[in-house]
Amino acid sequence: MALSRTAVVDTAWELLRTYGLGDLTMRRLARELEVQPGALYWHVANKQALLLALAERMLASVTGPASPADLVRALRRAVLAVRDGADVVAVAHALAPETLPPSAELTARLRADGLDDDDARHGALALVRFALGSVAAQQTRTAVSGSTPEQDSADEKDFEAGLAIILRGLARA
Amino acid sequence: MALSRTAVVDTAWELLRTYGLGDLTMRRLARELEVQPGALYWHVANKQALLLALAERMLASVTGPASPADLVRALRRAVLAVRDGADVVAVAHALAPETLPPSAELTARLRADGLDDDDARHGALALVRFALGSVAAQQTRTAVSGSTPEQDSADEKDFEAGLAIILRGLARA
DNA sequence: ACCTGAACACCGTTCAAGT
DNA sequence: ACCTGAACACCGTTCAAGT
Repeated sequence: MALSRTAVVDTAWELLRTYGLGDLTMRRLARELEVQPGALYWHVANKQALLLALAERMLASVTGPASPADLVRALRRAVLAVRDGADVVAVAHALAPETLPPSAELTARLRADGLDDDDARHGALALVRFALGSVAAQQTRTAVSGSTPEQDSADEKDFEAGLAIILRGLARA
Repeated sequence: MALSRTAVVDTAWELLRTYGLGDLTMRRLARELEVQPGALYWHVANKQALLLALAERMLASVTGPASPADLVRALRRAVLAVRDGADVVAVAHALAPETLPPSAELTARLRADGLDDDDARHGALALVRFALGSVAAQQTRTAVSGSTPEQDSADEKDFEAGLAIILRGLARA
């Protein structure tokens, strides 16, 4: 089968999920696809563009008619499910903070709850940054010292508590 | 002058401030110090340990008898002042989320404002994660598209708005 | 149009051997 | 105790040349 952008991104996705960002190298990816490293550059501009495509895939499902709290929880779960997911999304989120899911949808939901434009935008930003920060911390620690069920549920509790604080602050806007 | 841990960390600090994380390599550092790369490993265990030392130096001054809001602002300024500061601190913060400044001090200040232990801890965590997430986003964008005074002040406004939201949520705890 | 072969300019880390 | 020399096993990216 001939190489294609889809094949490149699909295989990169598998590598990321399975082995993490450290093992997602252009050379490793080429080996997996049984082509020379240079061949990849016909299909993706560079590694950064590839990571952006992966971030989009990761966040594509974080949408739907959910409450702000559930949208943020879905974001957390989606990013947490992919090894080093927070690192990958961080790049994409910094490049396009308002267009990347679920920022737009989250802003809309907060508006529907009665917030004005500015509060809704700032609220969405704060929620997304808090969520990504929480996942980043959890994934980095997991990468260093491994994961235990106790630690996982403690992380979830910390996340829920922070989420409640921010939502409470927004409710009084 | 003989090599020493202090000399290694000092020079790494200069490289980080001036050229950013991408140019802070062990080999580049060795070249700057006019030694062979292997010599560094007598003084620091590995690159991760070096980054941890840099994060500690970056955050050492974020302390003092300030309000929670001012502590978080000081955190933001300290990290923003160093190129790729957020990336460096993220590693350290994930490894030691409660011991790294200003988490402990922030928790204490929130307790003094009348919050119970759990709320204070969660509030400090949410504030630090939000602040680091904000700086990470700003620094990544700056690295990609450069910085303008307009964008910088927009970033500061977004940060202040988010800070206010979280503090408001904490005030109603 | 798409890929190979080969190169360029790098990495972090280890370790025997020297002083 | 501290450093050199040299290696090991890698990186991302480019590009002439082939098909």
